[in-house]
Amino acid sequence: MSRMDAEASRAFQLLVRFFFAQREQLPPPGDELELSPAQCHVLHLIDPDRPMPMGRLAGTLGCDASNVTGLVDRLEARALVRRRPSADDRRVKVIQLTPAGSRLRAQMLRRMTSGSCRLSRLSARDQQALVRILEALVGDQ
Amino acid sequence: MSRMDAEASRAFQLLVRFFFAQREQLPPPGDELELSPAQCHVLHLIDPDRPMPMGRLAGTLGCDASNVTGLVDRLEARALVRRRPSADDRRVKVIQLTPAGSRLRAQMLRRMTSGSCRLSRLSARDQQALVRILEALVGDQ
DNA sequence: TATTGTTATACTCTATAACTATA
DNA sequence: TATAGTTATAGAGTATAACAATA
Repeated sequence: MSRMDAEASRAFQLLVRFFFAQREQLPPPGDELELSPAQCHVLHLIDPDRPMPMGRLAGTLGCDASNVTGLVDRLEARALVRRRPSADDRRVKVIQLTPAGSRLRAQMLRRMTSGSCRLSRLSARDQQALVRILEALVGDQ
Repeated sequence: MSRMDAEASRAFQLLVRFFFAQREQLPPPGDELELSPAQCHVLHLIDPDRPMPMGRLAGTLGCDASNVTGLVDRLEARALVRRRPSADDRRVKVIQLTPAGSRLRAQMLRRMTSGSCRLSRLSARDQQALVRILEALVGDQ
């Protein structure tokens, strides 16, 4: 393995480990928030001011469209999101946060980035470097 | 939201997005590798030279012990790992990669860090910075 | 008594294939 | 014909609770 591949491999391993480790900060079952990791991520990805078509949600999550149907079903059953018909294309359904969903999203973000969380313990400098590198990595959109 | 919280929040969002995006590089269903994401991560976490007790695996994955039983069952059914009794404590079972598991792990790592992958497109400098920051984040073990 | 791992159970996540409605 | 989303189905991931073996 070349020098660079070794770094990439190490970085990848750390990213995976971080992802699993941070799940401990998700609302635990029984909590008033009570969201599965996937549901958290959906809520996380939908900007309150920018409703998202289901297809794009599937693309961003990297999963099949049929999967999004179920995810949105469960969120809609809890009145956290709404399906709205698109004005342009009547096949498309746009997912929009409800006020309750918007509040829950804000609450979740606060918890995940509160002072006690791992990310907040990084120096401001490192946080900025991390954001810059990750933006290059995912192709900021 | 304070300045620092905003960075942390952005970093978190990017980490989640990266994690989902990189799943595209996992072996797709039907591939000769044919591993689920969770199975990939287990294989990834077990160093061929350092067998791991099931309990520690559960801790590292951040999931319940009962879940690890099923994961290891499926990997063992494919002869990728072996359960071995611990010498010290007869309650403990230690998970060890088989030669086939070890080969598959190496193949998977090669693929995930091959020249075409996102991580390898970062500059060497950024890769090193990323590793350093992530190590601080997860508490290098 | 406490701990490690398993089993039983229930729910969520996920993909594939077939379908409907729209383009 | 092609595309967006749904449904049916099957398998994998996940947690809880109860359990067996061991400490």
